[in-house]
Amino acid sequence: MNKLKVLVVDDESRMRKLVKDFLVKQNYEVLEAGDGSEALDVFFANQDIALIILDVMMPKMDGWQVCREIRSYSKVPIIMLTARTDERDELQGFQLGVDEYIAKPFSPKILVARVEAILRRTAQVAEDVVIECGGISIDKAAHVVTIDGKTIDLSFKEFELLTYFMENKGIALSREKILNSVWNYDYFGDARTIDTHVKKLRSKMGEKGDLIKTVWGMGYKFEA
Amino acid sequence: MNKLKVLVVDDESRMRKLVKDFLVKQNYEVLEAGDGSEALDVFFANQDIALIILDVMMPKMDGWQVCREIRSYSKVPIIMLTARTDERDELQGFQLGVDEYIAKPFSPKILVARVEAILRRTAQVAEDVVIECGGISIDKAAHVVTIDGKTIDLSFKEFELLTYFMENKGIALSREKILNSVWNYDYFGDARTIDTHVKKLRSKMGEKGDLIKTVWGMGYKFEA
DNA sequence: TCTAATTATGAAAATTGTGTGAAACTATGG
DNA sequence: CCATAGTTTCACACAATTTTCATAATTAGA
Repeated sequence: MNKLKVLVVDDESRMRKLVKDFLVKQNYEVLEAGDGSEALDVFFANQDIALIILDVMMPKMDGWQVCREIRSYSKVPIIMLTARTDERDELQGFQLGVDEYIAKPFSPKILVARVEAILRRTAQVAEDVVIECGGISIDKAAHVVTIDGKTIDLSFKEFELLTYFMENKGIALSREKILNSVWNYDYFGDARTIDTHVKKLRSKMGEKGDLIKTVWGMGYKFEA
Repeated sequence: MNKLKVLVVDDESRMRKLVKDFLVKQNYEVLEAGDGSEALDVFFANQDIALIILDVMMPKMDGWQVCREIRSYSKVPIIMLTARTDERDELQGFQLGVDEYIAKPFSPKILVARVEAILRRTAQVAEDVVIECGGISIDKAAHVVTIDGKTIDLSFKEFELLTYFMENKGIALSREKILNSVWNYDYFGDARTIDTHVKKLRSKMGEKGDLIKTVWGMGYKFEA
């Protein structure tokens, strides 16, 4: 199977790398560009880019300009990254044919979800909506968790956390890793916050709570 | 980010330069060797070569020979360059563990594309997640140690220590070396502390504890 | 065999990591 | 603005780990 290509345009290489890492993990091929003109070069050199993620704030040529240029040739889906929610910007974006709009800071999960959503709309992306393991099933689409056929009530973070655990079952996850995946990338809070969520998760999961194991001195692990 | 190192081996400097130019443009660091033995020298002098591009036709030691030599020590990806498509050659190549096979003359685009594809493929499987030796297996991802199929419970340091031993099996390790690798480099504690950990490790490992040998006046060694 | 050096061992002390509950803080919808 | 649910912080108790230390056992070499 051919991977879908995503072009990430941002002047900060750190941000590019961050986005890239998550997309690569989801099995996308990621191309990078550090500024507007480079983005155009890369885009026209590759005929099969499936989606573009574009930062608004860039020196030289800003995101809007790049978007305009590309739109005059192509209908490729474009996601805009902006520093904050600004209605005027958003309006301008949709007029230019921006498909989505993500405000920084965003959680990598959100980003990936949006990318998948758009690509599903335009192209075909296989999606595993349901994760099942050890009597626990997660319906990502419905945002519902079922244990032994019984629905349990989880908060947003609890849901995200359990999903992350189950998507990485059998793998010991450090607190840092968990923070970087389930929380926003710029979250610098207390890692102990994870403990609290794990506690609540375990208690809501009843017996099955034992499936979330503590890896002493390291973090946690889900194991059926 | 560090550039990935690619070693280009060809007796024709013109060809080396050609390949090098394209890879440098793609932000790789390129090392060169003009014949087989030089290639081996360069390879072993650099511990972090990410990929080797190897011409088959070379005087003295040909590409197959070089490939064999390197394969006996390393799984580094190898791309072979041959003068024409020759099925016999291709067969031999894959038996030797060649990752790709490019027929001359090739377009530089093809070359670069193959290089990227391979590095992307291997980068994801980069880390050896499971180490196995003498009935002991370490799953670094899950942070789990199994002896003869049975999981044993190790603390964080014990796990690190055993991993270090097994990654250096057959090598006598001084206490200083162990401290520098398993502990932080700025650890100034008692080197005797290692003894204690070795003791606990040995006892937790049961019979297999004997595999950690004492090297008198020096340190320890793992040997299966 | 004897000695000096080195390593093994067990137990106590020091350190570090985790579970937990409560309180503070945030966001959201009336 | 309040009420509510969700999220984060914090501190304390407790548990597990790591380190230290004194003593016993072993080794190498004279």
